[in-house]
Amino acid sequence: MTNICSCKYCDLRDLFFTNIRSKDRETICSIKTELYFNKGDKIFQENQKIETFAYLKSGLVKLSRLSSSKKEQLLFIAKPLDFVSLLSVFSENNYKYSVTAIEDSVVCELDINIVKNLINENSDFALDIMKKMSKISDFIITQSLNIRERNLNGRIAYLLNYFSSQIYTSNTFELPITRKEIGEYIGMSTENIIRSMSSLKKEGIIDIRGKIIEITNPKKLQILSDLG
Amino acid sequence: MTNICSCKYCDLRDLFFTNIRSKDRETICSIKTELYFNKGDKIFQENQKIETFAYLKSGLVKLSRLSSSKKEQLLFIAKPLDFVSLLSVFSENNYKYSVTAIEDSVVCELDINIVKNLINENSDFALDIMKKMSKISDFIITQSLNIRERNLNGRIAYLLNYFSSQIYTSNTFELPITRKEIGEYIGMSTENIIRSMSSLKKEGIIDIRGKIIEITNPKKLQILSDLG
DNA sequence: CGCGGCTTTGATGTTCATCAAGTAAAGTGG
DNA sequence: CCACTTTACTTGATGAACATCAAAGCCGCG
Repeated sequence: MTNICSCKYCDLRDLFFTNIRSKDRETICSIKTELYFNKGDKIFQENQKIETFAYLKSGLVKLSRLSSSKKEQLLFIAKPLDFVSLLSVFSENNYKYSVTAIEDSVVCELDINIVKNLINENSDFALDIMKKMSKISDFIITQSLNIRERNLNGRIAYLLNYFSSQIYTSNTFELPITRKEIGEYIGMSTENIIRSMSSLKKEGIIDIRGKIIEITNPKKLQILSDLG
Repeated sequence: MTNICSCKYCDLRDLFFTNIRSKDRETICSIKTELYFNKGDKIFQENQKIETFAYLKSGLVKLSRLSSSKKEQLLFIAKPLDFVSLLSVFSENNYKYSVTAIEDSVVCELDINIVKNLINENSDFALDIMKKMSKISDFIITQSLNIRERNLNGRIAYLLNYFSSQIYTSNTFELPITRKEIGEYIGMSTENIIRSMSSLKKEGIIDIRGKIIEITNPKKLQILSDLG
């Protein structure tokens, strides 16, 4: 976790802050903190006090929480442009979920009060933030329902499809999480994750080389995802 | 579904619109539509175009969607002060979920563009709305994780406990939904909902008289909810 | 090179869905 | 208001889906 600054050439400047005035943008650039996290680093800890407004600049992170029976539950994998410190930022004082880097990641942080001030002064920005928050929450809820309606094989097919089409936009990718974490994501045991993936391999739908997954028959995978 | 107007004495005026200027409040009162729905009436339909900003004044509603395999999935039961047209309102053009009255309900509706204008003009109001939206989304996500970590009996205990403590604040209440809908809520079959409730009855933890549920041993119910 | 976490496979048992069949309750039309 | 129809509820029996336990190979890392 290092701290450098390259705001001037940041690709996200306009994407994230479309409706912000140029003087505000300069302020943000000068006060923001850019943090580097290695794969596996914890970015925010459940219950920790919220003091910044953070967004993911590059990399990949997971949102998770500890269930009451002390089991990890994974609820979302966020890619750049998805908020990191989303959801509770404006309604809670403490994080309800942990955020962990599952790939080397860069996070930009701003003092939460500065963002609140910007919202106060700039209603276009406020509406922008609301839209982004809505979209993410909606996605989490919808995906959770999508997973819930499927059985083991359907869930695996859905998830591999999601990684391939939404996260990596490629038929070949390296799984960013372990089999155990996949289980925590879709609510199934580690062993059955492996069994289901092995059967996909046997049927010639995917190829597995350790963490590298290649979807050799995307159509069949889609069908399995649809009917599972 | 009838349309009357009693804004002047509405209990929610200040709760909902704390940070709104009194001239705006008058505008809202004059343009809002108050709608009465009977138990079972559909308030909004999945995929229908969003044209209003709506909130629940009294009664109880359920949010649900049709899964890709055409099965109903219930995701939230909203009580007064919870948004009805929440979530997608600012990010989507169409409803992603259906809203149905599960008790006789009164809903107030405002043209969505008027609310957007208010957000534009009044940043305190904007922040209020953001907080409310955050809270609801957060609740839905958290509850879904709470349910997911439990087995059949734990889910039933959790849900009865939720009805009793959060919705009705009473140990005796009338179930607002059918056994089938409970199944759609917690992701279990109707038959097993009944079996689990019957076993709670046999153990003397609850009493069942049709739709009337009385929790006779709240502590035991809590324990079952915690360890399920 | 050895330890711990990740992965894999097989065997066994539990949990839950499904099917079937019947009762109760609630809505509907004459 | 009653016969009729539909929907909701209930119980039991059976089988499928999934968790758990056990054991072994693999891989990365200190």
